[in-house]
Amino acid sequence: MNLAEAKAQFIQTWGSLGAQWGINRTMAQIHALLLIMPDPLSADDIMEELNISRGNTNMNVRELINWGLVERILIPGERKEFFVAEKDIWKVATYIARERKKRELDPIMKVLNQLQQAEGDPKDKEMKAFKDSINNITKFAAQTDKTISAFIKSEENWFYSSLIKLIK
Amino acid sequence: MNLAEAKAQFIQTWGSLGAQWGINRTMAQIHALLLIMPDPLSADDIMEELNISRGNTNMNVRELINWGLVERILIPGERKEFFVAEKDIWKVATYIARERKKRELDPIMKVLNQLQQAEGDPKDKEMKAFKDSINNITKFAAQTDKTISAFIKSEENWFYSSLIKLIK
DNA sequence: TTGAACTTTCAAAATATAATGAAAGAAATT
DNA sequence: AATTTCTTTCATTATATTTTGAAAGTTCAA
Repeated sequence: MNLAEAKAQFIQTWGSLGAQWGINRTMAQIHALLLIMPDPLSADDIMEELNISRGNTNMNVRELINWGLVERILIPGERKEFFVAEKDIWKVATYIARERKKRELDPIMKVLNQLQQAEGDPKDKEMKAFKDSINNITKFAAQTDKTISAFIKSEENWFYSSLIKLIK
Repeated sequence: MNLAEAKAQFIQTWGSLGAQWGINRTMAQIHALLLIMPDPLSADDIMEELNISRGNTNMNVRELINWGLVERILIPGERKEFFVAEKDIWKVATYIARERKKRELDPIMKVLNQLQQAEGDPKDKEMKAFKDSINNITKFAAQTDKTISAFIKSEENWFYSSLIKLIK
């Protein structure tokens, strides 16, 4: 396998992976491409490499920037904008975790809290089962929330602890 | 909020959550419904509660069974089949983790291993960057794999460690 | 202020995914 | 073995998502 083949393979695999993750295929492919390229790419570079339209490129690059996975770069003397991806895969993971927590876990926790207040006959079998389920899920969600938050913060904690070690 | 409203709210929230998770909306809704119902439901019950077709019901219940989240129950004297969901939310989480690891992490690890073998001029900048990325991602994936495997096994470990405590 | 170079938007088209329901298939009952 | 009850399949239809590309918008240099 040569470099071009390997690149294509990586981009396509990362793309279908992303699709399963609620991130759309093109967004994941652009991300994959930027991940493996040492230098910044322009919108035209991305369009050409992935054979996608300008609009599609623009939309998905913007979304990657929203997620914090990609940065807009201005190269002195160039009119065009260029883009680079965060290369530290650990950071990448924490950014994705942050975004997904916000979109997925936070909303369901909000609903679960409301559902705790559901009113009804406490002797009713269905009511009891419902309250039980909601309580268990709420506890589990709270636990998950803690774990993910710790992970998200691990990056900055790592930074601070390194700093502290240096000072000591 | 009364029970019926709370139920509907829970089912719809769990459903849109599932959609973001690569699990389809109906599958997640059926799961939600079975999670909060104390007794087994038949296909007809599910169809009526969620207003979906027989075919759709059949397909998604089967998929839930594949994931290990739902069990087919035979009630003596009844011709129909009934379904119940695993209620222990911790178990539910490990089953989902197991299935998603199989579908998502395992395939990308396989590809990453192949990509390690990509051939090319080791002095080439792009080649170096590519190998670097792939190596880092591979390491991260291996770490993630370990963590998830530990989580998946935690359920049985919990069982064994309880057992051992009893014997001691 | 004009126009060239580039970016962004968005309605329409293309594609992908999910749902329906009638028909075929099984299994139990008479 | 014929009938009834229930389950499964799958071609068709419906829905949702993604992509395109032309037009509008922006920025900058002359």
